[in-house]
Amino acid sequence: MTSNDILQGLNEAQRAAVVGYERPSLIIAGAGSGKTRVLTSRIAYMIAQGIEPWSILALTFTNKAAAEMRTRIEQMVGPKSRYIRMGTFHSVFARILRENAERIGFPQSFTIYEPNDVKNLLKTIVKEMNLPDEKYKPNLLASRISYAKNALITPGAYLAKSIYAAEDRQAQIPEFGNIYDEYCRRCKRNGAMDFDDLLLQTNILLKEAPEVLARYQELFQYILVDEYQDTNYAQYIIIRRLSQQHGRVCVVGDDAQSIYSFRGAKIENILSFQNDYPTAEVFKLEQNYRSTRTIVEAANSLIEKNARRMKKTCFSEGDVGEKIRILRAYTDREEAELVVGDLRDKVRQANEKWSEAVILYRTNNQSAVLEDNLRRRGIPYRIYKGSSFYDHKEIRDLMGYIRLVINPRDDEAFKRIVNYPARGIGDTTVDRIAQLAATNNLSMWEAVDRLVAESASVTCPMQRAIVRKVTDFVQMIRALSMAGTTMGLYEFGMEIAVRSGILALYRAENTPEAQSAIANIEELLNSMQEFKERREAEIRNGEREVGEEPTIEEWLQEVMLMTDADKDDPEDNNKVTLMTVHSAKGLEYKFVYIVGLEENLFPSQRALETPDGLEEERRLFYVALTRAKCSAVISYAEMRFKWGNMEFSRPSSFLREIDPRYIDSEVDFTARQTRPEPEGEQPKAIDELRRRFDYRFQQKRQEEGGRYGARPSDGESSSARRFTRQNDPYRKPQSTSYPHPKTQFNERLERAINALGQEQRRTLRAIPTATPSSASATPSAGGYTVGERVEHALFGRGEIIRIEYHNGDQKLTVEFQNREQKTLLAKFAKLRKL
DNA sequence: GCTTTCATTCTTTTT
DNA sequence: GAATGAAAGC
Repeated sequence: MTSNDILQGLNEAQRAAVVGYERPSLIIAGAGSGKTRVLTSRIAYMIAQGIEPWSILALTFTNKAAAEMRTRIEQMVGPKSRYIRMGTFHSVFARILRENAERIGFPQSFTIYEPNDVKNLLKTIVKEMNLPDEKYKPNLLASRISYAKNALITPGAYLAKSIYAAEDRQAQIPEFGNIYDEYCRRCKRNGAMDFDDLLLQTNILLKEAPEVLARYQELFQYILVDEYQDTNYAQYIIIRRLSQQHGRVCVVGDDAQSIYSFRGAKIENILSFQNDYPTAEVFKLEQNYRSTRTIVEAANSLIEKNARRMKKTCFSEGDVGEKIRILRAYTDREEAELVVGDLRDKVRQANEKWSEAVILYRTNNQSAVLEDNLRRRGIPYRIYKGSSFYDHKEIRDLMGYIRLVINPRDDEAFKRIVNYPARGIGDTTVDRIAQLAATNNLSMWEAVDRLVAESASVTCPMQRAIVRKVTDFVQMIRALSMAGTTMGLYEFGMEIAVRSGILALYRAENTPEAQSAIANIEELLNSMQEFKERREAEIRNGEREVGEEPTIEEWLQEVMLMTDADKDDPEDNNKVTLMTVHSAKGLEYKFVYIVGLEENLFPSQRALETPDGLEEERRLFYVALTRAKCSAVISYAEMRFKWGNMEFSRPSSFLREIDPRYIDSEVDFTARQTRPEPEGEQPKAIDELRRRFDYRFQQKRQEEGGRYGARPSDGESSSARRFTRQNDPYRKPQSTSYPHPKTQFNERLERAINALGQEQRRTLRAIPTATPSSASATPSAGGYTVGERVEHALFGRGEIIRIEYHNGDQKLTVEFQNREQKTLLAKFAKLRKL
């Protein structure tokens, strides 16, 4: 495309914003105003004008947004676009940090601590400092540390300022400063960075290594930042530093959509951009191309209630469209019923795909009832959740091994896996190792290493047997680390899964959970394969140097910084989307449902405590509304489950803030609902409401022709539900469970097992393969009789003492030689008849 | 040293 | 209601 082609079809304001790339620019982009289009066009235009793609740094809010932008730019200017440095702040600077880690005292192989690691480390520190853990809560400490880091306050600076100490005394955590200090020391000792470090350490690097700063200042001649209203101080300073010389910064954002103050985002950044860059040109994109007039005007009427905003008038020239509807429900369950019912009718009537509909909520836990309802009706859905990757235990365990192999100083990984699968290294031993490490200021790995070396001497503080076990562990990790240098990525992953014993553990267990765990592990390995293939393709296309072969370090980094939203699965389309309002930022749907519009939920209770908080909630609601292209439906419930018991709620004040002109509602949500009676009366009121609700619910179900089945309560389904929910973020329908036949999971697994020592092999081999692709290879499932003698790979010989039938399979109770009784499914047990 | 049972906390929102 | 953590039993 030529420069002119790129400008085609843009409105005047958009065009001006695209062309003015030589000067600092502030693009105020209202919701649906074609912001992404302007950004991509601007970059494409620059390239078309002869600017080198590698001199462009484009920072986005999610990896997905970056990937989409890259695709669109590529469509305009071709493969050159691949050289643009583009991604989230975190992923772009993680790469830069890795290249320069040694300059600031981190190993090049530093690992990234996920929030869980952070909490565990904090717990350890609190314990070691002998502080009361009921005051020093890991979550509180973590968020305070995060806050400090995002404000670029180092432990030294923190301890030096008496205001902070005073604040901490007030909060009854006077030792916080020291905890923060120790936390940072530990991270450094462990060669680990948390998410916030990726920004803080980048700043430290740019400050302490002038030659590095100069290099990137030189390299990144043009800097573009998306969602600028949600950048925090640390990000702001990074941009300032990098652009110091040339000042060619383009920021895009909408102050009305600033919703991340909880993680340090400063709306001031966008409000005062013109002060920071006095020569900046300001572009306002005010025409909304996404939504109906009703939606845009309703959203305007809401956001007007905010005091702090930039002046702009958003308008739509589209259809008037339908009014916003408000649904009232008695309980959260009924809310789900009403919303999903409405959604279904809507989608069917419009003859649209399920993927055109989204259900938005304030908090993640609201998804459960909705899921339940969708599942019962058989409507396909997909849930976006923050960080599904670490949610699975088996993934975290496997990652623990990978992390330790990459960076043996990673104590959090060490602690997680040193005795998993169980190998007789108990808490006492681990504590002792930790102590040894602490007194010598070493990581646990280094401590163990030294211990093993000295184990022959008399001074060794541990028993022989334990030293033996620890030595075995050390050797296993060493062997794995060696394997990493010779094997392909997938084989290496497989090697870890096999050698660690994790795979064997799950294969020995004949439960659906175990099978799903194996499927997840397979999925993880697949992602390695994908990563590798993608990399190799890039090298083939000349986008990367030949030396840049894919490594496990890079894969790990990518995976750690990836969120659920980034995983765009094209085969996973045509599903209703469920997500929080926060994760809906930047997305659009034809039919939007916003649930839980209740006081203390949306706006949230915490937010009501500060005036700024309320304004931010209002912006959040604004974001939710403006996701809608055609229609928006809002709902609330009068009662809701909270902490396991029913609580009353009132309709959100936000409902009253939308100009009633745009609302179509039979219910009167403006009237203040009568508050529940004094304490003692509450149960009665709940009973009454429940009765009404249950009646309505039953009736509905009958109208639908009893399609949900005869079971009225969900008591029985709870176990099933737990299973499904546990696996949901990952699980795919059975048919698409193996999207990568080319990875040949089972064949490669066999190969890995074959390479093992004989002893291990015997155990592993005999354990059934739980994946369907090899199910055919399973010998005689069923056909057992009571009294028959059988042999099991793990439990040895035994006798069948009872047989039950379970979904057509035989469920065998076997008494083994050691008198132990086990219940096994014939299909999976892979017993040998004697 | 490992496994099971009970108590406690938890809810914003995410890179 | 669910997940995590401590205590108690094996």
